[in-house]
Amino acid sequence: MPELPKVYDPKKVENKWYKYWLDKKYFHAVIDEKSKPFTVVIPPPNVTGTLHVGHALNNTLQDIVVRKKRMEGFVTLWLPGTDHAGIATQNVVEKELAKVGVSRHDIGRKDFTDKVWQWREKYGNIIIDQLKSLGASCDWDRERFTMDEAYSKAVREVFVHLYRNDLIYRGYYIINWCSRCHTALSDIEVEHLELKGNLWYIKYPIKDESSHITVATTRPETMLGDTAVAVNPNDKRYKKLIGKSVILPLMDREIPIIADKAVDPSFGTGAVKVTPAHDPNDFDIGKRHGLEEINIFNDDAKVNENGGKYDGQDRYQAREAVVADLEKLSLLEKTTEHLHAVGHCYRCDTVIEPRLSLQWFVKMQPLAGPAMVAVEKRKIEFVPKKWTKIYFDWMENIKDWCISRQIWWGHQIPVWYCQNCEEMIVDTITPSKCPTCKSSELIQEEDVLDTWFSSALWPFATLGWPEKTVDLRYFYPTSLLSTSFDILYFWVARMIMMGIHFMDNIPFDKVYIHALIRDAHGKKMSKSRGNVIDPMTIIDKFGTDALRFTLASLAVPGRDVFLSQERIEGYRNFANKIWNVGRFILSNVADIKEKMSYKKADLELADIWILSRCNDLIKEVDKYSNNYDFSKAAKSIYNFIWSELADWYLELSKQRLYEKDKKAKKTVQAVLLEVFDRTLKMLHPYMPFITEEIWQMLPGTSESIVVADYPKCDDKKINKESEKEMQLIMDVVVAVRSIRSELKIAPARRIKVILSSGYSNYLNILRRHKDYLISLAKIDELLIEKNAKRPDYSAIAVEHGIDVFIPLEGLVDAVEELKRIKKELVSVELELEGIRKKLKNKEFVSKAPQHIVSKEKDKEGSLLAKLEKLEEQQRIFG
RNA sequence: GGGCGAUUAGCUCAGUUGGGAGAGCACCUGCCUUACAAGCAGGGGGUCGUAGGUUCAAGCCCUACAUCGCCCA
Repeated sequence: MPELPKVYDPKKVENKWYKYWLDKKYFHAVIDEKSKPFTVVIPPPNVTGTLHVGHALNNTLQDIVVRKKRMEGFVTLWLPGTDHAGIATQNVVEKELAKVGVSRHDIGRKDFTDKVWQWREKYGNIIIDQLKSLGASCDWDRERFTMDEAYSKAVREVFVHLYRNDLIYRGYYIINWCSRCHTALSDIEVEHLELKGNLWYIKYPIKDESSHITVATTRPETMLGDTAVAVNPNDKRYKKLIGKSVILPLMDREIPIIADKAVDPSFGTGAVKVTPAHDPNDFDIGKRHGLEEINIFNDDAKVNENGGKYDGQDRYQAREAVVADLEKLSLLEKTTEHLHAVGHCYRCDTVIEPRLSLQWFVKMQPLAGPAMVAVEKRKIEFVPKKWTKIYFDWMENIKDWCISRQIWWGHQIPVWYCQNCEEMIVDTITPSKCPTCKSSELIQEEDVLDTWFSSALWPFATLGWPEKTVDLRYFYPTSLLSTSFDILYFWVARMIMMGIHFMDNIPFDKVYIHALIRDAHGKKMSKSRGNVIDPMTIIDKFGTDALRFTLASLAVPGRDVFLSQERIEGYRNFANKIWNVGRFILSNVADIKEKMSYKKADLELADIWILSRCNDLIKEVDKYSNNYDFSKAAKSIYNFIWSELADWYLELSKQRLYEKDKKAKKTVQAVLLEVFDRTLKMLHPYMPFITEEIWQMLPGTSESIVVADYPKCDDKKINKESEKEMQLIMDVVVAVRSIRSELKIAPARRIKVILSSGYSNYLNILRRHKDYLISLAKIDELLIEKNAKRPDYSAIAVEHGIDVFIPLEGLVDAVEELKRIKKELVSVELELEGIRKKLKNKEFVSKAPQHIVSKEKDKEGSLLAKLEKLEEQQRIFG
């Protein structure tokens, strides 16, 4: 065997194994009717993008689940793919074009979408390659894209079905308009930010009177479209004015003063201006009172011809101009500072303009009902549970979904308008002529569908729906959806609704909501904020396994986290630790070619202990995995490998490995191999590359750890008694080491140690494993005696009722030992004081459970004994 | 304005029916001990946000407040 380098180099390993796994088709799910499937559909990343830490986290977690299930023998399908991401992708390509001074309108719809397709071909695969670098074990033969031909068919099918069932309609409503993206957005695509603004108090002169009514507004420019002033019907201040009119300043338009319960008398002056075409509340008021709806903005949020002399001004210019003009007319009563939530486009951060326009909507309530029932009846469970409430909150107050977008990149709505007779045709197949007038002059609806409309179909459209495919029958419903909470409404809720509606079955059993990785300031990472950490840089620097393990250990349910360089470095070191455990074991089993076994009778304490701990670990990791507690599972494995296997067992194994006794050597080799094999398998889902690299070198392993059997806990190997014995030995060793270190006894110096106790069972354990103590504590002479006499001039420690004496003659100054003893005394006295206080409390003794009281008494006893010993020591050295 | 979450060591965070305050990193001391200095051994460091309450006993349960963050309007 070639000598392995001291330091693990992920670069030499990762690509090699990923390619091997693909060649062997381990990730390709082959349907087997006799086995149970385990299915996960990937949350499809946008084709615009590159992998960010959020993707890295989510896909690492999915891969951990999927790899474990695969090893456990499920037919495991992790279906990958990408999303066309309408607005986001269109924006990116538009920006590219803008660099050469071209707008999409210059080249037209056809050429533009061709360009986006080209862009997608070129850049769309970056993220796929990055997922591969991350080690994602996706079935790439089943990769899907939300604008694939088959997928588009599914989208049309869904649209037409919903339309024919009166669940899709078209109408004029107030929608959220992004003047930069030039499109309508759904309510949830608007992000509300608290901004400091002003509240302007404007006097509206009352017609034919010398008085006025003052309205307060945060958006004075919209007064150009005002068609009423409204007050609360119960507001005594304004009762007399209801039914009168005001002359709208600047526009000289006569508009009524109306009463509407929606007006909050405590806001501003209690009188508000009503602009039905530019405010959702005003729109409702307008409908109730039959008010005119005057749209004063064009697509760019510039004032249009309805805005009188402000025609052509940008909304903010118009605001300034309007305020200035009002001031000149002495109609501005006052201006106060005002904090209010302003809607921003979630794609480009532009301030949203509420705007009246003709759009397509999905009626949500009928779809939401069954989707809520599915969660109520726990057919679908959220992990962590707290998201259930958030899901219900939204679903209960759900509003209709605006699905039409005035962009070019996406699924064009399957609706055609006859130019001859105004017939509207809604169909899955492109019609050639109008069914009413037979005209062939048909024009397709220009709008495309919201990206999330197609994403909502992902769990079944990717498996072939509406065709009745074998995949769909076998793999649907999927087992787990792992995602971030920020798309709970956008995506998860809608998938549940669509899945139930079209498949008559939930799309997944479990929804795992992972933490959001934020930056140092607690902000979401996003490209527009420029605060993203590039996982590829981290992979390059520390290796994929280190990144994955870091992300897994950060994945505490229900808590947001952020990534730090030190943390990743720590887990890079862990990878190196594993590597060196591997080097140690491999170099000591060089003579072994095949799988080994050991006889139970040949095992000694250390073997029984490590086997027991290993099986404890299997149980623990299983428990945590079932709860999706990746952090605890990862940390358990980490602690086992580092603090038990490496720190203790490897050290103890050396005795027999370097010894001549062949049987003993074979036994310890076999135990090492068994424990390491199982540990590597448990770790494989977390650190796929290094585990494969090492596992392949172990004797007697098969073709790949990817398809090896996942370890099962063997209860017979769990031995709590041996764990306790081993703990005793470790504690005594630490006690000796501690004295050595504090008294500055040179590490290489072998010393004499005397162990004494009244407990013969403890002494017997220590006697049986004298060798362990001698080698681990660097002892050259070890005496173990019942009630041994304290040797003159020696250091003392008390552990589990065992006195540890270290003769110091010729080693240490008495002053050092005295210092140490005093420190120890302080802590023992402190602890004893606390316990005595408790035990003196009659209520504690009478009311606390018996076992607690006796525990405290025991503790008092052993502390007292320890105290006596230490005081004696203090006298001698003092 | 409504809701949710957080507040524990210098930093990042664990702490699962209330009964011994923990880890990693950082820090200090000593070690190149034939797997690993990306390491080994040992060590220091916390009024568990504040104020009350329940209890024999509170980091944990209850109430109020403070600060921070998020979601919704």
